Amino acid sequence: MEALLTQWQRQKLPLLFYASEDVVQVAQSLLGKILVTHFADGLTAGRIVETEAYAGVTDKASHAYKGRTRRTAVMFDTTGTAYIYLCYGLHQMFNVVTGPPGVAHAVLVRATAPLAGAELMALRTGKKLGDSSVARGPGNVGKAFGFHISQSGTSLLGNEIFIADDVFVPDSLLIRSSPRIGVAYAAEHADWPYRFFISGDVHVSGIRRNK
DNA sequence: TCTATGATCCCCT
DNA sequence: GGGGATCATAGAT
Repeated sequence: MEALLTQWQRQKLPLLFYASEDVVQVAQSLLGKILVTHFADGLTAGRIVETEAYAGVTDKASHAYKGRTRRTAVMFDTTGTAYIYLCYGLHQMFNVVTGPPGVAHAVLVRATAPLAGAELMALRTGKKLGDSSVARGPGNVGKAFGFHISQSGTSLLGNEIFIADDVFVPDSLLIRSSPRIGVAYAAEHADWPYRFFISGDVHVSGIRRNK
Protein backbone atom coordinates (compact mmCIF):
# COMPACT_ATOMS: atom_id res chain seq x y z
CA MET A 1 0.00 0.00 0.00
CA GLU A 2 2.82 2.35 0.96
CA ALA A 3 4.64 1.40 -2.25
CA LEU A 4 1.56 2.19 -4.32
CA LEU A 5 1.21 5.61 -2.69
CA THR A 6 4.84 6.44 -3.42
CA GLN A 7 4.44 5.29 -7.00
CA TRP A 8 1.32 7.41 -7.53
CA GLN A 9 3.00 10.45 -6.02
CA ARG A 10 5.78 10.04 -8.59
CA GLN A 11 3.17 9.76 -11.36
CA LYS A 12 1.28 12.89 -10.29
CA LEU A 13 -0.18 14.86 -13.20
CA PRO A 14 1.81 18.10 -13.75
CA LEU A 15 0.39 21.64 -13.75
CA LEU A 16 0.71 21.66 -17.54
CA PHE A 17 -1.99 18.98 -17.79
CA TYR A 18 -4.51 21.18 -15.98
CA ALA A 19 -3.51 24.43 -17.68
CA SER A 20 -4.90 23.35 -21.06
CA GLU A 21 -7.50 25.71 -22.46
CA ASP A 22 -9.56 22.83 -23.84
CA VAL A 23 -11.64 21.70 -20.87
CA VAL A 24 -13.51 19.12 -22.93
CA GLN A 25 -10.23 17.49 -23.91
CA VAL A 26 -9.10 17.51 -20.26
CA ALA A 27 -12.37 15.91 -19.12
CA GLN A 28 -11.89 13.13 -21.65
CA SER A 29 -8.20 12.70 -20.79
CA LEU A 30 -9.04 12.28 -17.10
CA LEU A 31 -10.79 8.98 -17.87
CA GLY A 32 -8.46 6.21 -16.71
CA LYS A 33 -6.42 8.48 -14.41
CA ILE A 34 -6.20 7.74 -10.69
CA LEU A 35 -7.77 10.02 -8.09
CA VAL A 36 -5.97 9.79 -4.73
CA THR A 37 -6.76 11.28 -1.33
CA HIS A 38 -4.48 10.79 1.65
CA PHE A 39 -5.98 12.29 4.80
CA ALA A 40 -5.45 11.63 8.49
CA ASP A 41 -7.88 8.70 8.44
CA GLY A 42 -6.18 6.93 5.56
CA LEU A 43 -5.53 6.46 1.85
CA THR A 44 -8.21 6.06 -0.82
CA ALA A 45 -7.71 5.82 -4.58
CA GLY A 46 -9.84 5.02 -7.61
CA ARG A 47 -9.64 4.99 -11.38
CA ILE A 48 -11.77 7.73 -12.94
CA VAL A 49 -14.49 6.29 -15.20
CA GLU A 50 -16.88 9.25 -15.59
CA THR A 51 -16.38 13.04 -15.86
CA GLU A 52 -18.19 16.19 -16.95
CA ALA A 53 -16.67 19.36 -18.42
CA TYR A 54 -17.89 22.81 -17.32
CA ALA A 55 -16.67 25.54 -19.64
CA GLY A 56 -16.27 28.60 -17.45
CA VAL A 57 -18.18 31.85 -17.92
CA THR A 58 -19.57 30.92 -21.35
CA ASP A 59 -21.36 27.79 -20.05
CA LYS A 60 -24.80 28.28 -18.49
CA ALA A 61 -24.47 25.00 -16.60
CA SER A 62 -21.26 26.16 -14.86
CA HIS A 63 -21.25 27.92 -11.50
CA ALA A 64 -18.80 30.33 -13.11
CA TYR A 65 -21.46 31.53 -15.58
CA LYS A 66 -22.94 33.96 -13.07
CA GLY A 67 -19.53 35.42 -12.49
CA ARG A 68 -17.06 35.38 -9.67
CA THR A 69 -18.32 34.86 -6.10
CA ARG A 70 -16.54 33.83 -2.93
CA ARG A 71 -17.44 30.21 -3.64
CA THR A 72 -16.35 30.18 -7.29
CA ALA A 73 -13.26 32.39 -6.89
CA VAL A 74 -11.03 29.31 -6.82
CA MET A 75 -12.05 28.55 -10.42
CA PHE A 76 -11.05 32.01 -11.60
CA ASP A 77 -7.89 32.38 -9.53
CA THR A 78 -6.18 29.00 -9.81
CA THR A 79 -5.63 25.92 -11.93
CA GLY A 80 -4.75 22.37 -10.92
CA THR A 81 -6.74 22.73 -7.69
CA ALA A 82 -9.86 21.20 -6.14
CA TYR A 83 -13.18 23.02 -6.40
CA ILE A 84 -15.49 21.40 -3.86
CA TYR A 85 -19.00 22.60 -3.15
CA LEU A 86 -22.15 21.40 -1.45
CA CYS A 87 -25.10 20.27 -3.55
CA TYR A 88 -28.64 19.75 -2.29
CA GLY A 89 -27.37 20.49 1.17
CA LEU A 90 -25.62 17.16 1.61
CA HIS A 91 -23.37 16.13 -1.28
CA GLN A 92 -19.74 17.24 -1.43
CA MET A 93 -18.98 17.53 -5.14
CA PHE A 94 -15.35 17.27 -6.26
CA ASN A 95 -14.21 19.20 -9.34
CA VAL A 96 -10.80 19.75 -10.91
CA VAL A 97 -10.06 23.38 -11.76
CA THR A 98 -8.47 23.64 -15.21
CA GLY A 99 -7.62 26.23 -17.86
CA PRO A 100 -5.09 29.03 -18.26
CA PRO A 101 -4.88 31.76 -15.58
CA GLY A 102 -8.18 33.65 -15.25
CA VAL A 103 -10.20 31.03 -17.15
CA ALA A 104 -12.79 29.36 -14.87
CA HIS A 105 -12.93 25.89 -16.39
CA ALA A 106 -13.67 22.84 -14.24
CA VAL A 107 -14.18 19.09 -14.58
CA LEU A 108 -16.58 17.26 -12.27
CA VAL A 109 -15.45 13.75 -11.31
CA ARG A 110 -18.66 11.70 -11.36
CA ALA A 111 -17.46 8.14 -10.71
CA THR A 112 -14.37 6.03 -9.99
CA ALA A 113 -13.49 2.34 -9.71
CA PRO A 114 -11.83 1.73 -6.30
CA LEU A 115 -8.12 0.79 -6.35
CA ALA A 116 -7.05 1.34 -2.75
CA GLY A 117 -8.75 1.97 0.57
CA ALA A 118 -11.94 0.11 -0.35
CA GLU A 119 -12.56 -0.58 3.36
CA LEU A 120 -12.30 3.11 4.19
CA MET A 121 -14.62 3.99 1.30
CA ALA A 122 -17.17 1.48 2.59
CA LEU A 123 -16.85 2.93 6.08
CA ARG A 124 -17.30 6.52 4.88
CA THR A 125 -20.31 5.73 2.69
CA GLY A 126 -21.96 3.14 4.94
CA LYS A 127 -21.95 0.64 2.07
CA LYS A 128 -20.81 -2.96 2.08
CA LEU A 129 -17.23 -3.81 1.11
CA GLY A 130 -17.14 -4.60 -2.61
CA ASP A 131 -20.30 -2.63 -3.47
CA SER A 132 -19.57 -1.23 -6.95
CA SER A 133 -21.67 1.86 -6.20
CA VAL A 134 -19.32 3.05 -3.45
CA ALA A 135 -17.86 5.82 -5.68
CA ARG A 136 -20.55 5.89 -8.37
CA GLY A 137 -22.17 9.31 -8.78
CA PRO A 138 -20.56 12.59 -7.67
CA GLY A 139 -22.19 12.58 -4.24
CA ASN A 140 -20.76 9.14 -3.53
CA VAL A 141 -17.33 10.14 -4.85
CA GLY A 142 -17.35 13.00 -2.35
CA LYS A 143 -18.24 10.69 0.52
CA ALA A 144 -15.97 7.78 -0.43
CA PHE A 145 -12.87 9.97 -0.80
CA GLY A 146 -13.61 11.99 2.32
CA PHE A 147 -13.95 15.35 0.55
CA HIS A 148 -15.24 18.40 2.39
CA ILE A 149 -16.00 21.90 1.15
CA SER A 150 -13.33 23.24 3.51
CA GLN A 151 -10.78 21.59 1.16
CA SER A 152 -11.89 23.64 -1.83
CA GLY A 153 -8.83 25.39 -3.22
CA THR A 154 -6.41 22.60 -2.25
CA SER A 155 -3.63 22.18 -4.84
CA LEU A 156 -3.57 18.90 -6.74
CA LEU A 157 0.24 19.11 -6.82
CA GLY A 158 0.40 18.39 -3.07
CA ASN A 159 0.17 15.02 -1.32
CA GLU A 160 -3.33 15.19 0.22
CA ILE A 161 -5.40 15.31 -2.96
CA PHE A 162 -3.89 14.54 -6.36
CA ILE A 163 -4.39 12.68 -9.63
CA ALA A 164 -1.88 10.17 -10.99
CA ASP A 165 -1.24 8.74 -14.44
CA ASP A 166 -0.07 5.12 -14.28
CA VAL A 167 0.08 4.91 -18.09
CA PHE A 168 -3.13 2.87 -18.17
CA VAL A 169 -5.05 3.89 -21.31
CA PRO A 170 -8.77 3.15 -21.54
CA ASP A 171 -9.94 1.44 -24.74
CA SER A 172 -10.82 4.39 -26.96
CA LEU A 173 -13.63 2.34 -28.50
CA LEU A 174 -15.35 2.27 -25.10
CA ILE A 175 -15.23 6.01 -24.44
CA ARG A 176 -18.64 7.59 -24.88
CA SER A 177 -20.05 11.09 -24.47
CA SER A 178 -23.53 12.29 -23.57
CA PRO A 179 -25.30 15.39 -22.28
CA ARG A 180 -24.52 16.25 -18.68
CA ILE A 181 -26.70 15.07 -15.80
CA GLY A 182 -29.07 17.36 -13.94
CA VAL A 183 -28.39 20.56 -15.85
CA ALA A 184 -31.74 20.97 -17.63
CA TYR A 185 -31.92 24.54 -16.32
CA ALA A 186 -28.97 25.46 -18.55
CA ALA A 187 -31.28 25.83 -21.57
CA GLU A 188 -29.49 25.39 -24.90
CA HIS A 189 -26.27 24.41 -23.14
CA ALA A 190 -27.95 21.43 -21.45
CA ASP A 191 -27.55 19.37 -24.62
CA TRP A 192 -23.81 19.80 -25.00
CA PRO A 193 -22.10 16.36 -25.04
CA TYR A 194 -19.77 17.26 -22.19
CA ARG A 195 -20.15 14.08 -20.14
CA PHE A 196 -17.56 11.35 -20.74
CA PHE A 197 -17.63 7.80 -19.44
CA ILE A 198 -16.33 4.30 -20.08
CA SER A 199 -19.13 2.31 -21.64
CA GLY A 200 -20.26 -0.80 -19.80
CA ASP A 201 -18.20 -0.15 -16.66
CA VAL A 202 -20.27 -1.03 -13.59
CA HIS A 203 -18.70 1.87 -11.68
CA VAL A 204 -20.28 4.46 -14.01
CA SER A 205 -23.41 6.15 -12.67
CA GLY A 206 -26.87 5.00 -13.69
CA ILE A 207 -28.22 6.56 -16.80
CA ARG A 208 -26.86 5.57 -20.18
CA ARG A 209 -24.05 3.53 -18.64
CA ASN A 210 -24.07 0.94 -21.39
CA LYS A 211 -24.50 2.91 -24.57
C1' DT B 1 -31.28 38.64 8.41
C1' DC B 2 -34.32 35.84 5.33
C1' DT B 3 -35.52 32.79 1.58
C1' DA B 4 -35.16 29.99 -2.62
C1' DT B 5 -32.46 26.89 -4.72
C1' DG B 6 -29.84 23.18 -6.31
C1' DA B 7 -23.94 19.79 -11.39
C1' DT B 8 -27.91 14.14 -5.93
C1' DC B 9 -28.90 9.84 -3.44
C1' DC B 10 -31.59 6.54 -1.06
C1' DC B 11 -35.52 4.31 0.37
C1' DC B 12 -40.00 3.16 -0.44
C1' DT B 13 -43.56 1.53 -3.53
C1' DG C 1 -40.23 6.17 -10.59
C1' DG C 2 -41.46 9.46 -6.86
C1' DG C 3 -40.52 12.16 -2.89
C1' DG C 4 -37.91 13.45 1.15
C1' DA C 5 -33.44 14.47 3.12
C1' DT C 6 -30.79 18.64 4.51
C1' DC C 7 -27.85 23.10 4.30
C1' DA C 8 -24.26 26.39 2.21
C1' DT C 9 -24.58 29.88 -1.04
C1' DA C 10 -26.21 33.98 -3.21
C1' DG C 11 -29.17 37.53 -3.85
C1' DA C 12 -32.92 40.02 -2.08
C1' DT C 13 -34.65 42.61 1.90
